[in-house]
Amino acid sequence: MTPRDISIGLLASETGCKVQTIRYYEEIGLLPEPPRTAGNQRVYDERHVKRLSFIRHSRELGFSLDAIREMLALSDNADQPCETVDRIAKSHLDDVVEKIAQLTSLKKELQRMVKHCKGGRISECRIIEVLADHSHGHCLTDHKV
Amino acid sequence: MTPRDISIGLLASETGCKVQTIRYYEEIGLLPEPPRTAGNQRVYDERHVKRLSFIRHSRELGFSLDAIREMLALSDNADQPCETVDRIAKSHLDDVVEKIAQLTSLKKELQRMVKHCKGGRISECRIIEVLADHSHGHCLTDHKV
DNA sequence: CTTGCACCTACAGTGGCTGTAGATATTAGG
DNA sequence: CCTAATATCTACAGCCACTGTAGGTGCAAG
Repeated sequence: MTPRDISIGLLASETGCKVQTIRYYEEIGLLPEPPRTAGNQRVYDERHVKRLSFIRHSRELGFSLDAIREMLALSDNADQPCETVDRIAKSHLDDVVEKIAQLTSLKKELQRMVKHCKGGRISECRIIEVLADHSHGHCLTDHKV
Repeated sequence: MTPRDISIGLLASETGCKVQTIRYYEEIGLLPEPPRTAGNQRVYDERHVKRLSFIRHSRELGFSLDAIREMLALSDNADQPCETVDRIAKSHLDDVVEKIAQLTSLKKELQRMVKHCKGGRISECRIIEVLADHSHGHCLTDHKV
């Protein structure tokens, strides 16, 4: 029939995706339900490999499943303008940039904390102190969560 | 009795923590069960405010509830050396640093993607292309997830 | 005394999987 | 052809750190 029929395990190892995750993607409608063998086992083909690779790579780049769902829908309409895809990617990029800023300010605060710890007793530990009493001064970085 | 008895709502507004979250922390044993009024409502005092502030600030710094649980246990033993606290904080700092590195490499890849999108049709969209076909070349950044 | 808000318990849902149990299918070796 | 090992099947529970909901009770002000 199709040039190459593969089992779910093979699809998993080709895409670096766990078998359960593939079934999960099918359940939430990200992957189409594949045909089955007489014994009820899923049979995939090249198109599934492509679609799942798209999903996996998008996930590695941190896109949400909802964003991926939207991009997949768009990628099926080759004639449509790619504004929406561009918007999704840019918005995600903004999120990433903001997250980096947050983490960087976090890093500074943690570094200050750790630096001040002289390795003595809990009672004189700067880390505990800072955690217990954020309100008192030395708050350089106002990071929002 | 105690200098200042406060309700759960007041504790919430003083610490910037939602009421449900306070009850959740109690449920998982992070906050001690407070005494109740005759009508079964929780009554807190200054010690609860302090403990919850410690938790909230630690959470803002991204510590896990397990790490916080451990640090709280340690902070009750003023005589113990603060090695463990130091280790937890340093390990968390390491995580944050690694996360920043990951996100930075992600940012670069997203920026490259977005830059190449000329705003045409889906069929010629670089973003879709890159997502669909990660394997082909131009992979500067090998970020591990 | 009533109105309205704060509080109570118990439980379901979020995202994105991951792991488990117990049953069936397939495949490789003898 | 038979068996044993592996792969797959379904259905469901669990992870983290909450958040939200439904349906009921407590309490203070007017």
